[in-house]
Amino acid sequence: MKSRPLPEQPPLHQVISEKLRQQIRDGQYGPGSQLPSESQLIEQFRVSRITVRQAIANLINQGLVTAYRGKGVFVNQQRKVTYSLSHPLVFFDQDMARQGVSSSIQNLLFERVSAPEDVQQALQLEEATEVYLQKKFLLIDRVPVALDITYILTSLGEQFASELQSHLTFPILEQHGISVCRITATVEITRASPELSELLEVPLGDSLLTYRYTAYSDRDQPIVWGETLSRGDRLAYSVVLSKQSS
Amino acid sequence: MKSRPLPEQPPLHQVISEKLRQQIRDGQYGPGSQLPSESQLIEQFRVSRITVRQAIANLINQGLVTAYRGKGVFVNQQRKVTYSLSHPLVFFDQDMARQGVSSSIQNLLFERVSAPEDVQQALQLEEATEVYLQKKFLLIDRVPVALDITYILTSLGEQFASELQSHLTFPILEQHGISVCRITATVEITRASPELSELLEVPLGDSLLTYRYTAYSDRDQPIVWGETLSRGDRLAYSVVLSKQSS
DNA sequence: AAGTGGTCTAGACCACTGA
DNA sequence: CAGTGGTCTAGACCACTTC
Repeated sequence: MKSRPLPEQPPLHQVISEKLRQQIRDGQYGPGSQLPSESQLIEQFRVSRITVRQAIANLINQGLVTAYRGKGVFVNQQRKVTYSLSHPLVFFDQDMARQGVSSSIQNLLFERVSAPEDVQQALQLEEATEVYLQKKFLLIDRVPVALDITYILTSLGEQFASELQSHLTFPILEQHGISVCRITATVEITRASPELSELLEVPLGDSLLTYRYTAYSDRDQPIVWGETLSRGDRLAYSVVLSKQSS
Repeated sequence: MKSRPLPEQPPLHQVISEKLRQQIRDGQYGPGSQLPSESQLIEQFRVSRITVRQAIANLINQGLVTAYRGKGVFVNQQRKVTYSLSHPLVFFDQDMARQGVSSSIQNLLFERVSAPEDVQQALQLEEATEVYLQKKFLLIDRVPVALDITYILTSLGEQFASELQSHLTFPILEQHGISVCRITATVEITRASPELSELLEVPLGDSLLTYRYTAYSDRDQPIVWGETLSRGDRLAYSVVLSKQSS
């Protein structure tokens, strides 16, 4: 057992995880299907359990599979939904329906709070002004996809309180004649906090696709600041950029 | 040693990695500084080496630290650079200089190839048309940040071959009067292939911020298809969306 | 040579799932 | 109940960095 006369370069666990990765890519293990159990892999590759576990850990970190205690290791679905930033005014549901998936929005929180510092700045508010804070939870095909956090001016929040709790923000404003004429936004990768990790059912510290924006009214006043944290394996953003003036 | 009368809920390795994470966040271990070695952590927490290693693995997967064999474990820099999608026509260097960092572009590849199928579709080409394929490598502060892959129509590629190899694509076209009037793009998270993993110096399968676009000329002809794969810990995109017509 | 992280082994107990 | 993955131990050898 000790004899290892050929010092191959790639470590064992990587050889194993690469082999499995290939088999997954080639469809030998399709989405949703179960990988061989640890004990089977130990026999198959003649290695210790720790080595097998590290191989599987590689695949988990690469987002390819998920392990469930007592059940097994399963290949993840890869299907992604695209959300258009350029036409945020279509109903979310319509957008999703067009892509052939069912979606739902779940209200987690809707309350009046004093604005945190960064929101204060973004919305150009006085010290300690109150705003409405809303947290919404987006599900697609019953799988959690994103958490949306919105801070909205109190006047608007009061006015549309009930609607805000079951729909996306922009369509509501639009329907009531409050037009958003400009949005400044950033897109980046952030890491899942413990709270988000639980909500979105991803490992702690997993990469999230994060969209942050400030929306301005037609009088160029900022009225909404928001942040959408999405599972990177489930959501993509699309955008159309048109040249207006150099 | 065996006595563990209090069955605390979170596993040991998580307790340790969370403790270290807090200390990093609180500045006890600043960016670039070295964490205690494995043997020190073994003593400090009175656990086995495997447990310490798993704790550190957690931090590595969360993108907080990087381990170097023979040297130690070091806290990552967090500094991010923002690239504006709405004004892609400013020189990359200018954009970066404004943010107080030095940047450079390195040409990896520039050659004539027959267009892959997806590029063929995006550029509305006939079967087996040839295009120029360019791969560029972006460094900021001497750290690798992104790989840019561009497919450009042969006529344009020939014309500007020399310039394309040392500059970003859009400014060159713009300077020569070829105006890009519209770009359709998507932003999503993809995973590092072995090639990208080596180039960008990230673990295999690490999350990358991926920007994919098709650029159209003023006659609405697609002229360039491209893809930028960036390190999520180093780059963010910004965009301004203006309402034009509902 | 000493110290670091990387790989690997054999073996143990636990928590959860499903029949 | 058997089978699964999750946690943990003690100990070994290797590759790399630094002195």
